[in-house]
Amino acid sequence: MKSPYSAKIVQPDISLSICGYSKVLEIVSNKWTALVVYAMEDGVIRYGEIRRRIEGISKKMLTQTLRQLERNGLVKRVITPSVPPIVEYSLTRLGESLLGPMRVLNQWTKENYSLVEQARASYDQAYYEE
Amino acid sequence: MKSPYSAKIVQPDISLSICGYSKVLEIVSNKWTALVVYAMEDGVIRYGEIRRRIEGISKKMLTQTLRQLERNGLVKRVITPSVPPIVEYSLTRLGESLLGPMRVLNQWTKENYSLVEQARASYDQAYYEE
DNA sequence: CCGCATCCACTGTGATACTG
DNA sequence: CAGTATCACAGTGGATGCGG
Repeated sequence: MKSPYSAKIVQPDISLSICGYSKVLEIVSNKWTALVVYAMEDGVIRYGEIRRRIEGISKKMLTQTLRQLERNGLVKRVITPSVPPIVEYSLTRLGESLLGPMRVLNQWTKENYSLVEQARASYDQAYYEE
Repeated sequence: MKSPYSAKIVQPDISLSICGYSKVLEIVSNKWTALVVYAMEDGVIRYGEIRRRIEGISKKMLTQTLRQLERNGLVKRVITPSVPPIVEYSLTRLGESLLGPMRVLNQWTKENYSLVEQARASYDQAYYEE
């Protein structure tokens, strides 16, 4: 016989590998990924230019981030083997399709982030001062 | 005199602390956060029940995740000091306001994740086999 | 110009055991 | 029931220097 609590459980489980929330986040939630996507919103852009536009990103992390995005099919890389070489990046169609959802998140931030900061301040005050 | 490239730069820089994309992700991009929010979508829920619903989460991580959400003002915690104690969690209004954007992401996943998986497969094949 | 390799510090995560 | 404490470990991020 089951306990009264188990009867309340509608869905038996939520799994990391199944939840859609988690799957997108797995793709865009690295430290620099969102910024790199943001830098490519306007169209084709060169490696060095991305680097200049994003404050504080190292070559290593930029390369790593771009490779991941490329692997996930969100970014296209075109190499012109001149000397010195030219490497241009742009969003694929799939990458562009992510811009809509990203902008929705961005909008949420604009409207609500100050509330988050307030909440943090009052939480911290309650626990570390008083 | 400026180089021809620098003239292309519309926005001088993109910063982690300013970009809205990054700020939301900072809030929801931990491993379990999205799943916990998802578990609370239906309303008030007890600690133990969340734990039963999410596959593989440890007590430590659940507590840590809930505390962060609470600190950010997305989750409310109500303790009934009986023996044994009852602790109920629910989304705040602010937390609920995040559900819309999250569902948009979820929808994107449903429609596009298979493309991501395809891209990964062909990328990996190109680099590790051939 | 673009990127890789190496080394190191740090943090997020997990396993386990204990408590009011 | 709902946590806290401790330890161990893997992955991520950063600094630097080399290479095509």
